This record gives sequence, structure tokens and C-alpha cells, in this order.
Amino acid sequence: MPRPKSDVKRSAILEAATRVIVTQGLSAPTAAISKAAEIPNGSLFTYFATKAELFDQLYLELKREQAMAAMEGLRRDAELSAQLFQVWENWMWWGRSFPEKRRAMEQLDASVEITSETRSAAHAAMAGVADLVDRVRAKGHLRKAPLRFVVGIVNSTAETTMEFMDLDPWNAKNYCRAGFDAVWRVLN
Amino acid sequence: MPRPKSDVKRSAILEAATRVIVTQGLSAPTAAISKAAEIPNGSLFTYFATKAELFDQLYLELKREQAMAAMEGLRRDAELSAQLFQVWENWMWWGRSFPEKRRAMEQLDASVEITSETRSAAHAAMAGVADLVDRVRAKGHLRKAPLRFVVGIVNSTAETTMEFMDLDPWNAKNYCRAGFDAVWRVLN
Amino acid sequence: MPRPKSDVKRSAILEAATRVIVTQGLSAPTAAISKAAEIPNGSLFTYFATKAELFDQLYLELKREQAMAAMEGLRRDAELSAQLFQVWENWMWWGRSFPEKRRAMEQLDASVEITSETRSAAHAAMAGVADLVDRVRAKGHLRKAPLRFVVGIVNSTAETTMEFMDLDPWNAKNYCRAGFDAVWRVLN
Amino acid sequence: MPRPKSDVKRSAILEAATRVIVTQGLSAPTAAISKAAEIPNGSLFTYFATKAELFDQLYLELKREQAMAAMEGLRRDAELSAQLFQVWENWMWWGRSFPEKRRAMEQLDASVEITSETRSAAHAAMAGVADLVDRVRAKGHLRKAPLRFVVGIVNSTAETTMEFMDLDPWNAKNYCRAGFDAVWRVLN
DNA sequence: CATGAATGAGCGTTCATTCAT
DNA sequence: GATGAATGAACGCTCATTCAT
Repeated sequence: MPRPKSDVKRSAILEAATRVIVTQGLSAPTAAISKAAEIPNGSLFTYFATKAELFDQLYLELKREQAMAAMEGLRRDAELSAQLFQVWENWMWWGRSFPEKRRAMEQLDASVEITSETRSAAHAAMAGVADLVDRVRAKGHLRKAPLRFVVGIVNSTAETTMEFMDLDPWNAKNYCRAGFDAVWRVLN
Repeated sequence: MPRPKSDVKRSAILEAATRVIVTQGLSAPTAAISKAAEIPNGSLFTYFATKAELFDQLYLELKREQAMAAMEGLRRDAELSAQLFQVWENWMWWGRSFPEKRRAMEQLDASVEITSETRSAAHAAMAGVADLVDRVRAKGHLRKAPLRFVVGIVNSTAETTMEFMDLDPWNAKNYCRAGFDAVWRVLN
Repeated sequence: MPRPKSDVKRSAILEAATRVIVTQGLSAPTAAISKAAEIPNGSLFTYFATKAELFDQLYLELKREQAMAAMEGLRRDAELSAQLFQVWENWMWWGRSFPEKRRAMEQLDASVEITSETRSAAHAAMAGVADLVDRVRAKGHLRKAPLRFVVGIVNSTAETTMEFMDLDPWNAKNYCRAGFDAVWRVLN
Repeated sequence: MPRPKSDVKRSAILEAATRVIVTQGLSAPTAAISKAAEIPNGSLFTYFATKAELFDQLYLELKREQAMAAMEGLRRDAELSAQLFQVWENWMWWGRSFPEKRRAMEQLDASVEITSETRSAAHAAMAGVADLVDRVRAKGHLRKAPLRFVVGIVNSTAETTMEFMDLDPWNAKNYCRAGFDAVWRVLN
């Protein structure tokens, strides 16, 4: 049976890890994470067998949360452009709301320690977004390109946009709109 | 002056570091790097005072090399679209030729250890590309967005494109072209 | 509380350090100390954060122990000369009983690494002895000299005496008596 | 042939070592010493084969210099008390003039690295002082104690006195006189 | 001879993980 | 199960000494 004990503690560890990664990077000691989570250091290992597993699960959790946030409340009967815009707004809004999650994810993404299984699962979590992108680009210039590639472009544009929203929050809305326009033109 | 510091050895270390980072990540022991460079452990520190300094300098070197490669042989009298295409091709070609450099750079980019001075210097190295991007987008949709942002989008698109060229070399040319089309449409 | 820090182990480390310092000096590797204490390398740092801290605490402990030993069983109602003699004998006896402690202390005393806070605390530990010295010298030649200085002379004479007792144990008693006579004449 | 080259450089190294030892202790890197002597680090080893040899020779040199200073201009026809006082004053004056030499000597004295041969030679350098002490104590309380011991007491009293002269220079003369009185009473 | 880069054994310390309590 | 002390392999870095120039 997974997650033997308190789900609360497990979440506390994941959140603490997020914060710690942002400030100290992936080489942060596990002790820093348990301290940030206000749990004794040994307890961390009752929830995650190894540091690598913790990072793997954190990565997956963050990706899933991001994907869920993006698809939240999507009106599947609306026009495609409206759907894409809604997803984009959700996505950017998630980035604004959880800058630390976004930054931690960025680091985890670059790490060689994340297993390919986890990367696949993370990719799968984005299936909803990918599907929408697929429908939007159906008659556009990238209609023949592999969907993974197109999603990759959309994704990296999203990350760049969120980064600038975070760096310069005053213009967050402008970045959001400009990012969407860019993606829209790429897909059409 | 007896045995002046050899630039050859310095370069050997940087190249070895590149290779090691790709396979082992940034947490690779310095000993792995010196071994890969076929020099004794202690000698690494004759050239770089600390591991962090080595990574800083490697990052800067890679960014500069990439920027130089992108601008190589640019015909400043040609049309803007041709100029941008040439830069893009150079850039992608560099990525294909040195996949390890590209991947190492990706990891260094995400690291919290790279100093902001180094990041600024790296940014400055891209001034030529940024200037061209600025001229191309002058009448486009992103004409009012901060140039940094526009360059950021172009850059992340370039990275994604190179990544797919590397993953699926058979279609490298198609990715290159598709990436350029995407960027072109974003900037216009 | 699982496995609370053991005072036994702490003491074992301090004793081992004493022995090692005598034979190898202050530059002895911490590994030599943990080996002598029959504990694993890393455990030393559970008890002392740094080598310097270990030495600081050892110094203080030795000074305190020495001072305690000197004052042991002092009859405060006896004549001053008898009190001083008793303290002197205690002191010398401690030196004879723990030659390694004395020698380690000597090295620590000379080290630039001992903090001034620790030196102050060590000085404070000698307050009882200092007070007695003060009363003895009250009518002597050194009655106007700073007490610190007078105690310094007494202390260095004590150290020299113990050193010779150790070098030539056969005559230990004679050195002890001669040392006392010297101190007595200095103070009167 | 000893001292192959520039005696000037040799002295510069010894002086630099003195200064460095005072501030950094005996564990100071040889590079710190050569830097302080303003010579290249490799050159140090053309003058002293090893760090230990440098320290050995420095110790001996300092001891000899101190002894020479103490005996300087001694009027062997004066009364013993006057002779001893003169030696004492010379000695204390040397300590005041070269506090760094005194402090470095203190550290070297405590070090386990100084060979016993060197210690013997250092002891021999004090023969003149020892002889005078011997004559002074001839009819005193310590007349039967080993001369080495008596000299040891005198020496440690001298060191303590010089230390306080250095700590509190305003009262240097008083310490000097009080130290002499103490020694005088010990020897008589 | 003089130099300073090169060397590699060695050190203090860290930290993921284990395990006695 | 929960804890935090214990562990020991590993790491970044130092530095006395060597040696190519």
C-alpha cells in the first residue's frame, strides 16, 4: 500500500523540497529539506526511500499539478482559439501563483537524475494540453511536425513567458498576452 | 618563466568538464573531470580556483562560442530574413556539431551556482544575435515587448529545436526549418 | 530520544585527542584522533563541529580539571602557607598523574587557534588559585603588581616544575619542594 | 659549503617565517612564508630543504640571538647581582624590541617538530646565562637543584615577564623590575 | 641557480542513509 | 512507526615538495 503514513507530512516534505531547491539547488542536503519541512531528518526516508526518489516524485507531482491547472475548467465546446487561450491563461496563472514550483521544476527538468520513466509519466500528464495543441496546429505550418516537437516549442515558450512574468510582475499580463500571440502564430 | 600555464591544458579541462557534465551532471566529482582530462587531480586547481569557478568559466565559454558560431560569416548586406536564417542555421549547426556542449550548457543554465555576473556576461555575448532579432521584430507583433523577452523566446525555441535535432538526427533539417518558421512567425 | 549523544564517547574523543596531540602535535589528523578513540571518522564531528572546536573544548576541559585538582580538599581554615603548599602539591600531583594532559595543554596553550573566549574561560577556572595567590602575596614584594602577572609567574613556574618531575621522576618530590620554595619566596 | 647563496635571502625567509608564525601559527603554508619574504615559493627550498628544517634553524637562530642579546656587553668584573641584572635587562629589552621573535620562539618551543639535537644546541647557546645563574644560586636555596631546572625556572619567568611587557607596554619597566626581583629571590 | 607551474597524497568536513532506541 | 545519533565513503581543496624550463 503506497503512502504508508501521514499524507500531510509527505506533502510538507515535497513543499519544503521545492523551496529548498529554489534557493540551494539540487545539491541541497536532505537535512535542509527535512529542516524546512520541520520534521526530523530520519523521517524523510520513511516517506521517500532515497533522495533521488524524492526528486523524481516531486518532479512528477509538479508536472501533474501544472497540467491539471492548465486544463482546469476547460470549456471543450468553445472555439479552439478560446480553448487554447484559456489553457494558456491557466498555465501562466499557475506560474504566477507558484513561482517556486516553476523554478524547482526547471531545475529538476535539467537534472540527469530524473529517470526516463518519470519523464514519460510527466509527458503523459500533459496529454490534454498536447491534444489541444494538436488540434490547433492541424491546419497550421507545423501540421506535419511531430507533435512532441510542437508541444516542446509551446512548452519552452510557456516557461520563458512565466519566467519573465516572475521577473517583471508589473507587466505580467503583457507577457502573458505576448506569449500567447507568439504561440498562436507558431501554431497557425 | 618556467612552465607557463598551458592554454592547452585549460581547454582540455573545459572539454573534459563538458563531457563529464553530460553524463554525470553538475554533481560530478572534480576528480572525474581531471581524470577525463588526463591530468592529476590537483592540477585542475592550478587552472580554476574552485569547482564553481570552473563551471562559471565553462558556461561563459560555451555561451560565447555558441554566439560566435551563430554570427559566423554573417552577410550584413543581405536581407533581414536571409540574415536571420543564416544565423539560425549557424546556430543549429553548432548544436548539431557539439551536442555535448549544448547539453552541458543546458545544465549550467539551470544551476543556481552560476553567478549573476557570469550570466550578464553570457547575455552580453549574445548582443549580436539580439540586435538582429531586434531589427527583425521591429515591425512585428512583438515590436513593443522588451527585447530581452523576445530574445528569450527565440533562445528557448532554438534550444528546443536543437534538442530534437539531436534526438532525431534523421529529421534534423526539418526541425531546423520548422524552428526557423516558428521564430519567423513569432517575430513578424 | 533514540541513541542520545553519549558523554562517554565525547570523553573518549577528548582523551584520545590528548594522547594523539602529545605524540603527533596539533597538526595530527582528526582521523588519528578518531582512530585512537576507536570511533569512526565521521562520528567525531557529531560531538565537535570542527577540529578547532575540539581543541578549544579540550583546552578548557584540561584547564578546568587542573584547577579543580589543585583546589581539591583545600582547608580554608589552615594557615596561608599551608593552603598554598596544599594547592601546590595537588597541582604537582595532577601533573605527575596525567603527564599527557599536561603536555597536550602546553601545546594548546601555545596555539594561535584557541579563541580568546576560551582563554578567558580558562583563566576564570583558575580564579580559586588566583585568589589564594593574591592573599599570599598581599604583604610580599609583588603586592603591587597586577595579579594576572603574579599568577602568570606562579603558573609558568608550576609548568616548569611539572616538566622536570616528568623528565626525572626519581626526583619528583625534590622538584616539587624546590618549586614551592621558589614560588613562596617570589610571593613573600 | 653551507648557505650556498645570498645570505640576505636566507635572512629574509627567516624573518618572514617569524612574522607568519606569529599570525598564522606553525601550520602556516610555506607559500605564505615565501610570499611574506617576497620570494618565489620554489626558492624557499633552495635555502631550506624542508619546512621542518626551516623551523629548526629558525628556532636555533632565535635562541642564539636571544642569548647573544642577553650577554651583550656584560661586565664580568662587576658584582654578581649587577651582572645578573644587566643580563636580565638585556634579555627583557630584546623581548621588547622583537616581540614577534619572542612569540614565534614560544610556538616553536612547544612544537613536537623541533628535533632534540636542535633543542640541545639551543640549550648550549644559553650556556653563558646558565653559568651566571649557576654562580648566583651557588649559596641560595636552589644550590643543590640541577642547574637545568634552575635555568628552566629563570627562563619561564623571563618569558612570562616579557609577555606581560608586551601586553601592557606602559608598565614594561615595572614588569622588568618585578621579574628580576622574583628571579633574584628564587636564586638566593 | 632561479622560478613558479605541476603534482598527488592527504586532510577536514559533509551527507545520504542506517539503525538503536 | 518515529527519531536523531551514528556511520564511512566520498568530496573539494590544500600544500610541501619537485622539476621543467
